[in-house]
Amino acid sequence: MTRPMKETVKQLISDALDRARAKGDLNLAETPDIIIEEPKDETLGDFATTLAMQLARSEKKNPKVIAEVICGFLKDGNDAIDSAQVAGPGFINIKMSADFFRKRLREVVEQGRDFGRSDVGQNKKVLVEFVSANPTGPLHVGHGRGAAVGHALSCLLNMAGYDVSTEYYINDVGNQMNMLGRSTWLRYKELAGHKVTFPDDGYKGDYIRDIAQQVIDKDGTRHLDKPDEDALTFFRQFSKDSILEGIRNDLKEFRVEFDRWFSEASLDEDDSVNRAINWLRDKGFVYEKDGATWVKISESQDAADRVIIKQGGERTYFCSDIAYHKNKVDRGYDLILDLWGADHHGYVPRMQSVLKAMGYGEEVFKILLVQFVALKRGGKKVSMSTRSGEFETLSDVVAEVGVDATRFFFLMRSADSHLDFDLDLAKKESPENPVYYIQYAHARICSVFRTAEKQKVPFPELDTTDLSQLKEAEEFALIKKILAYRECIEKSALTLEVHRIAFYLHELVAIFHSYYKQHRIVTEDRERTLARLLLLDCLRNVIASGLSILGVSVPEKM
RNA sequence: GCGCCCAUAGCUCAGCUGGAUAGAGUGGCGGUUUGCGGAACCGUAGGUCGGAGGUUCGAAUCCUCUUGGGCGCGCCA
Repeated sequence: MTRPMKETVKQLISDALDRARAKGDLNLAETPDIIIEEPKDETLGDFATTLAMQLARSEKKNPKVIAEVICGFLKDGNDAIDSAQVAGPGFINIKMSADFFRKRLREVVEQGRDFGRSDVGQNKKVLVEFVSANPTGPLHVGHGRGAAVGHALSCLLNMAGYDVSTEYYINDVGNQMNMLGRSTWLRYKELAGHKVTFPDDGYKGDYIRDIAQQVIDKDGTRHLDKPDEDALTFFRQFSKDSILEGIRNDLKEFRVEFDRWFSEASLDEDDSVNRAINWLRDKGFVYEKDGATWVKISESQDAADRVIIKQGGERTYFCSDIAYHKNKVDRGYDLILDLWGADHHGYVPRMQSVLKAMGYGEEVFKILLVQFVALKRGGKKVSMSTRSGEFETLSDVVAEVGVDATRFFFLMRSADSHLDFDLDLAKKESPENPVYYIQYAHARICSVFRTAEKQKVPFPELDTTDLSQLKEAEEFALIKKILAYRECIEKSALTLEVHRIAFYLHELVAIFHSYYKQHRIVTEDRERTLARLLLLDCLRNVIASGLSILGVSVPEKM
């Protein structure tokens, strides 16, 4: 695994600073943090640093003067750097040599499909919990966004050198399960010809009737003869299993799988809940008041203490959640990530407070909020209420738009910003659709290779390919962008922002399309053809790698 | 009432955690093909970064205030 490109540049500058200090041209009481960025205008150079401006105060010199000094030492006996120039108020623009890029490309070829893989994760154990929708109904598009983001994030972290596990937490305990069972039981009676009064807070969706029908198809009406208690137990279990099955299928269809499905009920079975409460009690976080049991967190981030055991002895949802997270902590993760729907943001401080008590501060326990999705059709927003709108479920949207487009649309925006999902646009198999733009590039490259094969051009091998055949400005632009992939992975992983990958791919592919239009790959010039093919093979690997992280398919033909 | 998120081109959004003349896509307008995939490429128009102060060499980015929108504040889950 090689170092990211900017690290190399940083080292070159650092060396230059050392030489400047040794010669007494700069004081440098402290070694500054060197930040490498890209110049606004590409023609200015490949990299830039504002170092001189940052040093101006401590050196008590004009930034321009400092920049000149650094430039002098930078160019000193160095074949990686072509030029280093001062611009504006004290920017240092650095142009790397053609050989520098060719050497780097060579390394990319050697790494093959592993290029981009990083070790910033230091093999840390990380748990990503996402979706975790209650098993009381089918997944809607909001869950779909969470699924896409969570899954892509785990792939990304894996790529960045983390040891990743994924988990879906099933809230299969409590009132909502009772209500679910009751709702199905009532629909069942209804289907059997009985008159029932359906409660206002029951689950009214059509899927409940479907489940009831399943029971009739399977067992007929024999459950009518059971005592209510027994019937409810049956319907509760059956409904939950049926809905969970549906959720699993929807997710599988959406190419999202989990390492573990964690049942809330299991926390009871192994006494985790009591142990978690006792643990908190030992730490002095628990007290009794008004016949209920409270957890004391008002002094940390949350505004008020919260009830964990109600007057009636029943536990709150929060209580189970504490136990669940205690369980996560006990499993020894270095990093715990929760992806929640944005509507739960009010719940964030109390969970953070508890985790903090368990020794997991904000650096190791992170809650990522995934904002809502607004579906649009014909320029108008589709209502997302449970009763209206045919396209509110994930599976309906996937059926209409396709997995690739759906996933890409969920991932092309930062997760914490509201998303307008334009169904008409996502459905188009045409230029306006950004998914195809990237996939098309991959298919196009594959097509070029097919052409090369037809013309008996051998697959380019590193030993037999002369990379100095790559001379065009567009080729260097492409190489530069390919080389930036590794940094993109690291940056995205560290900031937990998957949408950067989508943007990167779009930019990468744009350079390719432009290059392709201007320069022919397969020509009579065999040497040059091989060099260009090798470049395209690297590009193809990066596109495939990036799309795989996003969970978007990588077509060889379209 | 208190708290969180958002506001950038007609529309949808980026903006690398304070840097150079604020960028893409889409839509508008005008172009590009006897050659590897035109699902592509090139050009052009489009902006008081919601508003007002402040911090400094420098602010879309940080602080305060303000306006408009989304959401949350249960012994619900």
